[in-house]
Amino acid sequence: MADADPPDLGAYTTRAGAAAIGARLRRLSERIDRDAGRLYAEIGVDFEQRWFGVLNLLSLFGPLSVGELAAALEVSHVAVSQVRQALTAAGLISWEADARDGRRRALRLTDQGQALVERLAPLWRALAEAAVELDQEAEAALAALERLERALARRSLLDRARDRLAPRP
Amino acid sequence: MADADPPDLGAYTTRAGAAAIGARLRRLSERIDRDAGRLYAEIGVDFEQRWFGVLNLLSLFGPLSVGELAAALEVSHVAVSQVRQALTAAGLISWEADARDGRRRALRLTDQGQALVERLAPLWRALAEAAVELDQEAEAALAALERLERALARRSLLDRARDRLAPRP
DNA sequence: ACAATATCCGTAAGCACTTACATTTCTGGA
DNA sequence: TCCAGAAATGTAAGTGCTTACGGATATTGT
Repeated sequence: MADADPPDLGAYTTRAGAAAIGARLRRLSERIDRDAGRLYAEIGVDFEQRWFGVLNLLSLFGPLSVGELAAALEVSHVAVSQVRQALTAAGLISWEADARDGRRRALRLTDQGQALVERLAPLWRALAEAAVELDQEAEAALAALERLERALARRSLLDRARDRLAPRP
Repeated sequence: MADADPPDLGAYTTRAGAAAIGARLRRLSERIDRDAGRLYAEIGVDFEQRWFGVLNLLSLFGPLSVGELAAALEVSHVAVSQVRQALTAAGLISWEADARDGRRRALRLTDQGQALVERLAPLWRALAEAAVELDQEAEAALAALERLERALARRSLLDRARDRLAPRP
């Protein structure tokens, strides 16, 4: 027997879209990360998607400090520090104090790390190509994202909303 | 004195865009949620952005079950359950067992909850308007997001990437 | 009528970040 | 020279989700 017909909630996310955009973005990002994770599991490699940024940068640019990595990835230094811990435990990177500045620690791929990068390269290529395909199918969604980021950088959502509550003199 | 010039990492996020898209989406969503949170704090209301979906739906559609809310918001029932706990503790909703189905619990706005919804309505309107402005400035970024969601629904990133590793016969 | 199964919801634990704060090291001016 | 402050990094705790799993209630087949 049909339930006392529930209200039409289907269109809610779309309708509330503006305010709920944050949640939608998070869901999307989680879905993407999870898919990448499954791909690693399927080919039997012990790797987590959140390691990607650090490992890829180290393989592209050589040894880098925590701060440099954080700046390039646009995350907090703490996030990098945590990834560093995991990567060190996995034996993929080494972690020596910088000779010229005792505060810094240079992260560097180990041989094992280098080997893993090479093993994962085709996967990363496949993911990148799939993302390009997806982007084309979605008619330049990435470019739209960049425009959104730039618009937010010009003026934050907070400032924009605040003005509408108490308009500027 | 300038450091031994660090490699040009500035463009990294853009260049690795495809693979790093998940991380970018998350950052965006966090920024937006944080801004909304600051707005609540500024006007001295004790409210968290993650409560928005549930509270708004209850105010629009009346009492709903955990499952209905989860489906409408497209999150897990656990997420709704956690919000329910917080909202109950804050005295904003009540939470009675459904008479016709002992498994279900109907969430319902209390008077206090109703009052808060009315107090927050202008804020939500301001946020929604700011988001529309942002969207226009970013030339329909939201529509692009929707296209991306639909493209992913048609075929997951996982499937697309997998095919590129071992092409279909 | 009643067991097998499905559904609804809860708790526990994990994840990938964050902010807040502490520690160590460097740097620049009195 | 030495000390106040800045910078790089670390640890702890919090956030808002998730998956994994368990318990209670409803439904379905025989």
